[in-house]
Amino acid sequence: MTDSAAWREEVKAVLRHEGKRSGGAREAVVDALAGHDCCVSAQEIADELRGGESRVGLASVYRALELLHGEGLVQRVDLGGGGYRYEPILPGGEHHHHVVCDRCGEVTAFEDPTLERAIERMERRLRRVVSAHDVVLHADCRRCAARA
Amino acid sequence: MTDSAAWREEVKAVLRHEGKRSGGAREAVVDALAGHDCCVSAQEIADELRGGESRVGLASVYRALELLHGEGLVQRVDLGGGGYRYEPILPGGEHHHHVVCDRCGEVTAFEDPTLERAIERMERRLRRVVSAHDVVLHADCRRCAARA
DNA sequence: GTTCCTGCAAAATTTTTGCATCAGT
DNA sequence: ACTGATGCAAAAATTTTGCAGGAAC
Repeated sequence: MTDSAAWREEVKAVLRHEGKRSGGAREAVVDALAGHDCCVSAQEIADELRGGESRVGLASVYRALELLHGEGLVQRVDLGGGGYRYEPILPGGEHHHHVVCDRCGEVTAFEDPTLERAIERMERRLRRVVSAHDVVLHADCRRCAARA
Repeated sequence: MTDSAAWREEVKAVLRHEGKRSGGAREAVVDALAGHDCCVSAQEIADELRGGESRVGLASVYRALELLHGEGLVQRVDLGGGGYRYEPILPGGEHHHHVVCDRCGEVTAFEDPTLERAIERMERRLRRVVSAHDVVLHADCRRCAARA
């Protein structure tokens, strides 16, 4: 089973355990999230769902994302640009960070175990329960760098 | 001379070099930024300035911040909550990162040279020019953790 | 049948832009 | 005087909330 399929199962299990009903919009949002490698915005999810046959309201997308975030199932990522992006917190525990191009908004992901360890050490030193962390690098993407 | 005083001087020099005029609002914003240890929001700056005798418009605060950010003199920080915060990029080069309480929005700062080195190593590995980086930890502050 | 979910529309929040006026050079 | 800077107000963009109708259990 792929990580995203496992994640989808976990989401369903958690929501059922919480007594949440499984309406169409919420499942559609979960499926859309599971189908992406990296973070997506609420608007992108809504557009994707509206592209299909469903009639999902933007508000329902936000409500689903907020619920999933509250349950610790999705991470809300701030990349600048005045909006949020969301991505699944996969059960394997691996996660990545982001490089954003400030010119065109392109987002790419990277992983770095050394950086991860440094952050974990820092979190222990804080003596506070850290629920999540973000690292965002700002750099021109290759296309914008070439054009400049 | 303190770091923030040096920063204020650098800002004035850069703006003069760019042929920017020195109007009241811009200087007021620079002074307000220099008077803070950590990041502040545009609204906070405007409130602070309006508390005094001046009549500074919120739009002017945003325009000043945008200009300073474009010149690489202030860092725009995303801490979630649907807004930006801004802080001076001090000439000493030292900078800190942030811990945000997702319940009450409290922001505290921390420094970690080890983490800094890990990020620099990562940036070199990317082979792209990284103009800035942010690390944001999400953790309940002590008050909210005690209340929960 | 009851309760939660959903979609639409309106509101709230944050940031940007237009424009007439004022100030710095 | 000329040009850029400023304040106010309106607009734009994003997220949240209210509410009536519908679906899940």
